[in-house]
Amino acid sequence: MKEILREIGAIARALDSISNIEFKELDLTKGQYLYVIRICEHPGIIQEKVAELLKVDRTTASRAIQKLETKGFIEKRIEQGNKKNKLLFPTAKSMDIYPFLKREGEYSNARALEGFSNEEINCIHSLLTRVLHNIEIDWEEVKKGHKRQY
Amino acid sequence: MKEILREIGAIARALDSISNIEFKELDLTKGQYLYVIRICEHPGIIQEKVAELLKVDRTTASRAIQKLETKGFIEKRIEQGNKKNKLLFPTAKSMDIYPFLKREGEYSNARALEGFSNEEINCIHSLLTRVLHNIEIDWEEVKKGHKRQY
DNA sequence: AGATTTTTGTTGTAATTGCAATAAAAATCA
DNA sequence: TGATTTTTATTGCAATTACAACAAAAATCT
Repeated sequence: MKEILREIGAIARALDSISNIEFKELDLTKGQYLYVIRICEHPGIIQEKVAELLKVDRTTASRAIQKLETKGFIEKRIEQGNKKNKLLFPTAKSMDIYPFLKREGEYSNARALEGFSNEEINCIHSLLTRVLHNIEIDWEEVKKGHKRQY
Repeated sequence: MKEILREIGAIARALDSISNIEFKELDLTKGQYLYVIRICEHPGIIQEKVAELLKVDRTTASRAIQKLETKGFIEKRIEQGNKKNKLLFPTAKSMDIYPFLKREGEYSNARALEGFSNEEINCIHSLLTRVLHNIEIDWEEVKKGHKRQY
């Protein structure tokens, strides 16, 4: 069967590396842009869900969001009638840089898809969505300690 | 334009996370499996090329390979007539685990592509190869300090 | 209601990751 | 050939990343 994992890994690392370099001028360190974007787009989301969206460890998200709060990018609020969940909201500081983050992402996306027809773009999008769905299952299982047989 | 970066990022993190968990029993820590696989498949490759293949920073590759040498997975040799390049070779220890690493990768690949027709597999493979090629250019430019306009 | 399980969150520890800065060998140029 | 540039590799920081282990609130079960 044809291999797609290596390509995906290399593409992801390259794009992440580019973004990290480009967002350093915003005082965002490695990986932090991911959280800012998600929280801007899902105000009131909880940490657990952010980790799930991004496919990062819960403790990684915890520490990243802690830093973002300290730096004034994010605000944690406690919901009425629920003392466990901490709702995450972007501050003005985040909302100010959000358009820039968005534009960079769109530019990278356009660069990645350069030379693609509309049909091809729709195709790769839908295939990747299916891959993500397929792999989500194993990720959650393995994280929980389940052993895969191969 | 449809977005594919987030899917790629999430898929890559999920798969990497799975592999890291599954390879801990081989005494491989985070990310090390990538280097072992590449060096097994390209005996005599130099560090710089490994970093380029994987799209990681040169210094990251340097330290990862150092650790792998200390742990006995990799051997560095100096080429006759060239005192700069350090050629990388897998040791027996690496070659022994290589089939397992390969099998895990193939299994993840099969899981990721579950429900895909042969035609779809060929399609996503070829599209991803083109994306990687597109993005390679920007990665190298940005790493060198070039600023992208967007 | 009370016991159990699940969800959400944090810290301890140990490791990778990567930008700067540095060095030395090799390749290119004039 | 000698000077300059490029390639390859390393170390000093400073930061993220994530497995364990823990805690507490919420949800579920009986």
